[in-house]
Amino acid sequence: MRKIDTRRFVRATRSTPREINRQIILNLVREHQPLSRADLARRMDIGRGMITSLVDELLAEEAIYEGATVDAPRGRKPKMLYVRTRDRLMVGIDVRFSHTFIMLADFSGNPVVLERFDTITEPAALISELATRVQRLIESNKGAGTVEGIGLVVPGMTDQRSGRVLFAPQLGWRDVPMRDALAEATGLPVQIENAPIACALAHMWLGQRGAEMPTDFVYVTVSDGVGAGIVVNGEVVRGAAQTAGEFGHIPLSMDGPRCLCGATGCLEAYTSNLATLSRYLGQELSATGTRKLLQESGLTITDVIARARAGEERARAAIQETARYLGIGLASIINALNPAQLFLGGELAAAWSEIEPTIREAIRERALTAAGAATPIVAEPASDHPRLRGAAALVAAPTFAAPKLA
Amino acid sequence: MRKIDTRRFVRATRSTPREINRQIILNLVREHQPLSRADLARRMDIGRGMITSLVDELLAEEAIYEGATVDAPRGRKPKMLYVRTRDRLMVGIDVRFSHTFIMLADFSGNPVVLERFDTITEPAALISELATRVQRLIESNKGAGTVEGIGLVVPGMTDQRSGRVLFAPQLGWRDVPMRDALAEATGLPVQIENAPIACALAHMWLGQRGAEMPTDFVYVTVSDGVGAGIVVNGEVVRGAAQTAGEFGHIPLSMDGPRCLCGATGCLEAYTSNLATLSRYLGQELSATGTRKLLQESGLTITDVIARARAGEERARAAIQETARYLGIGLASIINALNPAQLFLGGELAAAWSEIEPTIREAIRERALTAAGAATPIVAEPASDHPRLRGAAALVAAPTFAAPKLA
DNA sequence: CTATTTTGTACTAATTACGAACAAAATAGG
DNA sequence: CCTATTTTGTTCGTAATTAGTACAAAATAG
Repeated sequence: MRKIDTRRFVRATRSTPREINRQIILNLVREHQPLSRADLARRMDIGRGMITSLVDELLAEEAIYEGATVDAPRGRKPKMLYVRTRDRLMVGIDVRFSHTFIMLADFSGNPVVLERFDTITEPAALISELATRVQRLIESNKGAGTVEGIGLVVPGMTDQRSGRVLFAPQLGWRDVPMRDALAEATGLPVQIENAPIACALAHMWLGQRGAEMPTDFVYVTVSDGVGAGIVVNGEVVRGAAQTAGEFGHIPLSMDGPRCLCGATGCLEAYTSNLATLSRYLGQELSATGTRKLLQESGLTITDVIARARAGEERARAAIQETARYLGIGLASIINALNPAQLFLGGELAAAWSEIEPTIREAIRERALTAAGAATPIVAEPASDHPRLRGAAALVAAPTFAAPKLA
Repeated sequence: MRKIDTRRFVRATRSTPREINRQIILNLVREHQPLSRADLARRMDIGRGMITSLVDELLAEEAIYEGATVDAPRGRKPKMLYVRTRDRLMVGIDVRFSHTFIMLADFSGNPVVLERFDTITEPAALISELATRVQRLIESNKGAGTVEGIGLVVPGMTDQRSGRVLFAPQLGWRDVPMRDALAEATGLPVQIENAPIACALAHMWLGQRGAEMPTDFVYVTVSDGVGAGIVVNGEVVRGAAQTAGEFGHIPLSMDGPRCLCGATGCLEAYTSNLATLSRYLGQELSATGTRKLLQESGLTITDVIARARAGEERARAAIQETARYLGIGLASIINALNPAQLFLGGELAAAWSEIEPTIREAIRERALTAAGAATPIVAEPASDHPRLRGAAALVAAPTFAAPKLA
């Protein structure tokens, strides 16, 4: 039961039903392909005549295509329909603290080329480097399809409407108009998004290994920071000032370790990679000190996971402690939002088999209901490049989204 | 950008545009009345002809009515339109631990009659008592209008779809099919909802003293428990198992006081009325002990607020400490969801002028962004009967909600 | 009294969903 | 091999609905 916003509603026109049904067909084909026209008519409880007309429209726009006829037990054999994704391309860009990844991929998120270079923190120089690389990618893959847009994922708060990076502490950016700058430099439409939301969008629109695409879930990323992409009713929660999802700063203890945000006892101060590493090193977490030490020692969370696997007790303990705190944090999300599913991303996800029992136990301790405690959690290793898939989703999603109405 | 759920979508028919536009008109009149047909045409950017046709339909159904013509600077004077709410009635029921309130009100939430009786915790007996009272209310107010439904608010988790109370610790209920039982006993359609969500719905649909009706906010209730009604994109967040909104059980300290839920250090264990009272009494919070002591002493949170106002230092300190913890909890909500607005309900709201500075300071300490720290908070005193207004909203809302689509 | 402005209605045209009929393409059974 | 049956996909007439235009109604200004 949704309320109509009487200030920014969208009224229906003569072509509204057509737009809606067209989009439903497109999504049905996308998620259940291959599908025949008759299948669509049955699923939508509509006449086959209507389907023919709408499918013709989608075929003319080359949003879908007709495959071969297929065997059927009796009667005329159906011609199957598929969405066209193979030769619709996009460029995904994932700017991170040390490296920037740039990927050419199709609309299903299947990578064609994946490159990587050292991040340039000066925005103008980064834009220019990106523009050169985007151009090169397009030139050298002309045969593969048309590039329809760029998805840019940054580690920080972004404003969808203005296309600005509001605040990205790792890069030292504040209020940088990245979207328009990159769009101008490349001549392509650019979508910008922060990392956790991008990861959530990837699952929402591109699915995972043939899994069903969920409409109510939270994607939690544990990396240098701890954040979340929240999806409710098939829609991302961005918040009034575009800063929703900062679950990393709910407190676990009011007088716990000092967090980089200035407060104390934040979930992030217990579970970020930095926190786990300083715990492993027996150091106190601090804004400058820890990072410096880490850069000098060259130690990463991945190393600690490896050492824990190799049987080093100190590493194992550091990670298990992180897991326990993370479980308490996840329980809070479960109690607050009762999502149908949780995703866990970030480097720590690689240690899922080791941390799952601890996380589940912590959740059981604090979850209010048995159903909540049983919330499925899927870990996604960083090697799957969820951010880049999210970038692909950014470009592909508008094609498939429900029309804005009422 | 919403994703279409390919399993339970609603496809558009020939009459879909009409339904949408009809509903937009109804809501425009509701929130901006009085409005003329020409006003509607301008606001909707549509021909006046269309408006005439749709308004005629709404007039025929008696959803709206035509008022007197009104002065205009030039030209023909418009006939103003209003929604019909005065003679559309509903019964709101608020079941609480000690008392149950039952109200006859119109579709704007204006009360006609308000009664109160001692809560009967045995479900069947309560249903029978309620049925008698509902019948009596209807009989003795026949002239005032038609009763179109009942809104039932209970202190606990409810399942919207099955109409069952999943768990109401204060009443000792578990899986009680209240909706259907009350519907059968009264012959009226019944809507059931938990308290915080009902309060949120009240603000969403019935507004507050002429204020704008918000579409993105969180209503936090501090009472025997601490809960929240979350509204995102004009829609209530219920969660996968209907248990979203339990913000009372995010931890403030992992090793804080034991909460009635079994965990330790929950926000609720610091800020519920029970927690404030035990702090005032210098007692430790416990499931049975505290409640017993309170019933013997007869002391309520309202008394403590009064004593604090009268200058009693111990009472003042107890409440300020609650305020501080509550502020930390609210900061978590702000960081996690970035709502456009917060509402604070429950008995504690009566002390708003005293607790606001402390709450705001705690929020400033923990909010990640300046915009978040400045989130407007509106306190709603319990004397406004927000639960009963919410019950009214439960019955009235379906009339005004956006049609389900795509 | 007339021109102008504004509101509300009536009528026609264009678009679109709906439903039924039909053509196409296959299998099953005598 | 022919015919009945089943299933798919298209075509076309009908009904519903928006969109646009003309017009009547009701007021003011000069």
